[in-house]
Amino acid sequence: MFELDLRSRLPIYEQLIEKLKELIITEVLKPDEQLPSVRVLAQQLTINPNTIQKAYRELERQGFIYTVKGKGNFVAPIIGSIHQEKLKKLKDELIKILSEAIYLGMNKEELVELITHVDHNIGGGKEK
Amino acid sequence: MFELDLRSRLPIYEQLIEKLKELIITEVLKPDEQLPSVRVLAQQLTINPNTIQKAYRELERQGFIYTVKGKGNFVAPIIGSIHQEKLKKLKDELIKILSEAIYLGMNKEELVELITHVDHNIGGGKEK
Amino acid sequence: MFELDLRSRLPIYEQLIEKLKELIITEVLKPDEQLPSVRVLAQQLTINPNTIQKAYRELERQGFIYTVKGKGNFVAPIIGSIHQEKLKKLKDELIKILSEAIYLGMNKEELVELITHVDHNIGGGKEK
Amino acid sequence: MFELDLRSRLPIYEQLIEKLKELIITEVLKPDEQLPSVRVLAQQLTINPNTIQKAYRELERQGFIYTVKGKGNFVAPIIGSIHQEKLKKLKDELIKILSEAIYLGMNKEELVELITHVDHNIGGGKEK
DNA sequence: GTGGTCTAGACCACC
DNA sequence: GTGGTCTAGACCACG
Repeated sequence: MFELDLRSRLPIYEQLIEKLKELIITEVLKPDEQLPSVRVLAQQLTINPNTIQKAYRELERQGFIYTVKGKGNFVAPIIGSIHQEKLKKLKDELIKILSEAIYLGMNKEELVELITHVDHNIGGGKEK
Repeated sequence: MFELDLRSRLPIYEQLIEKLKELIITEVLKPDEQLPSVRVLAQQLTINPNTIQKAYRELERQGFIYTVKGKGNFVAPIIGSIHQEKLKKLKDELIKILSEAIYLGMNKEELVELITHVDHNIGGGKEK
Repeated sequence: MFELDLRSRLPIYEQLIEKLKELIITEVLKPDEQLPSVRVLAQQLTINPNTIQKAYRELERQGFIYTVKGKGNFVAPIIGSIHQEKLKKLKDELIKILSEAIYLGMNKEELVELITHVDHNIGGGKEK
Repeated sequence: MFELDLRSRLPIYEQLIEKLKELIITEVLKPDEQLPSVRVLAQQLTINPNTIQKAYRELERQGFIYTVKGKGNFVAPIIGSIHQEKLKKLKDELIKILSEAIYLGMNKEELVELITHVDHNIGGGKEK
């Protein structure tokens, strides 16, 4: 389903949250679809079930999923603001890196070209 | 000079790195200008000198400042030849983030506008 | 495990780095093997945990070990693709030292013999 | 005459010692030749005269130069053992780097080829 | 004065 | 248990 980086400085449960958020936002996981059970996912990823739990609880708290006792966890209907929040973060990160690149001598034209290139490649293959 | 958020989950030394990078990139701190000494800055920010040290060392490793023992820390001038390798890494990172941004719905026009904005703030100089 | 010279002008943490590198290179410590924890090693060597930390972080930066938070530090397996850049730097360094050695009178035969010797000690395995 | 790296982690006076040793060993500075005066050299290198003094004293202590009061500092007649000592250090350094290179996958043949290449280039242009 | 290293001891998040 | 961060205070070498 996806990969985790055990060596990363980000805690595993946060990586999980990010990955799941992405799958939900991009609607790979559709609204009201059931998520894999804690145990199953833990086994697949060979990590501790507690870690999955923690991620699921946090996702529930943030409104991305909802839990039905005795049934499992399900994707919550999407809320537009989610996009917004995620995009805001990406923008901030972009600004930082762009600043550094320009400082080191890259010019606007090169950057625009880079964007065009990336845009074209993504447009070609919609499926991630 | 600037403020730190001691409560933040980002370590203090990383906040320092970010802030100082920004001052260097926007050329508020000019090449070869001396940075405040470890002790002085520590006193100003009321944090431990070791924490400043950690930030300064990392900035040196990243090529933003250089250290002269017994003298102090100084803003590194940008030398094209040295930074080509770094630019390559930045480009890779940019591509990754750009891809994600486009995938989540940002369009080329918005990105170009963002670049223009950042470019103006750095190229223009003081405006921040 | 090994000894440190607290009086040496080389900082303790650098001695540590050298020793650990050697153990890794000679494969006394095998890939993915766990290193002693920061605290345990500190106690064994009767030095401060922070000093061990410093050494471990540098070894991680150099790609010799990797860290899993909450788990420990482990010997990094060698992955060709990642290390090509590092090999290039090593080569440059080698050329510099070789030039100096030849300039000061060492001849090609002596150098080849040296290589053979080193190659045998590492390739052969345990012999040190 | 030569350059110093103020940013280096090696103290300036040690860099001076190394450079002068090299000039003496390679007989660019001939036995009994007069060295530049402390003041002149300090001015040329734009560093503190005390630093030059320190280097000259250490070189005298090590037997590389001798001082005649009121006259100046002079190159001491060479002693063979100097070469030996220097070569020993180089060899140690070589062993370390070779070990690392081999660990990262370079094989003996590549290294021998590298030596041949360096050897050939040096042989062609004797003057450094 | 400057940075570099080190200790002792503390608190945190993660697993 | 693990590593990561931080403080307070010390000593050193360097210029």
